[in-house]
Amino acid sequence: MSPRKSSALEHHHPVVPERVARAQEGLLSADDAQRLASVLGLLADPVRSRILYALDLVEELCVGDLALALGSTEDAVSYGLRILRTAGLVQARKDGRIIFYRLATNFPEPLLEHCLRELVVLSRAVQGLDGEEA
Amino acid sequence: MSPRKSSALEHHHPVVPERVARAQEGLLSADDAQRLASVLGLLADPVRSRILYALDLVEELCVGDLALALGSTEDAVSYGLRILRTAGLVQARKDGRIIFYRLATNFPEPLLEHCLRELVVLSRAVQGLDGEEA
DNA sequence: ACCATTTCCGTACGGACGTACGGAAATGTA
DNA sequence: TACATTTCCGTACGTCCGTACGGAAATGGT
Repeated sequence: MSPRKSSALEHHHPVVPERVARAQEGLLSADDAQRLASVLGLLADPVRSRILYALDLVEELCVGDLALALGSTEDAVSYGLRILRTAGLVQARKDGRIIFYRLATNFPEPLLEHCLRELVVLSRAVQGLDGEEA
Repeated sequence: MSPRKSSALEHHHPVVPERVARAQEGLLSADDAQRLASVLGLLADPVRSRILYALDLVEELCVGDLALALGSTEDAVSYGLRILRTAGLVQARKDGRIIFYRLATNFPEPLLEHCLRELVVLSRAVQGLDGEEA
């Protein structure tokens, strides 16, 4: 027997090498993908997205008022703000014992425009997609 | 302890009532925020975003080739595909023992265009934002 | 028929995430 | 000075997520 490896039945490695090569060329690098995941992960939380959305509507809000508007606890809002602040998406202004938060001056507009406003509508449609899959 | 404080110094509830009201009006509903978080959560994973990116480059790929192109294990890719398939973002075509995956025919273009292509560049800038916070 | 290949599924494990609780720091008021 | 308020921080806990491992199902070749 000569177990030739040249036939179509051997290891599976590249079934369609041309496509694999093409995918590899224009592919998202592991680094970019990780960075993108970090950014999207920031927005993939109801509390945080609502905070950003609220701060886009009004200039600035303190933790207590934000919690009141969102109907969340102050702890949850405080934690969400810490994450967003650490990421540099919001900035704080201290006035007495109250700390007002607002979107960072260099807050990326596309992040709000595309990921928050547009995708809210989109997310409703996406939910219906799996229904026709089955 | 002593909830008996009817003076203006009791709870501060709305520090700036006008802003709270305005935020509440245009706010993201808890339902929309949860739905948005689900969609963004789908993309907030290096394996999944790279899968979608790859499937956007080439028509279709099987699990093995996808794992080869991404440099990941087949298990990780298979799991990622399951999540995306369950969400209805990709669809499968079975050819013999090989299953080819591709983007769903009604895959939302904005999702790729804005969230994947544009935000990859954006995510690099966002990382630099916290640098000036300190 | 037998075996190899491809993929999926169930399970278990490690880790990250979000929340609640208690206390501390900073600040304004009587 | 003493007290109340606002917010942050450290901690502990429960939960969800992604991965690795083993086995099973479907399929094709010899």
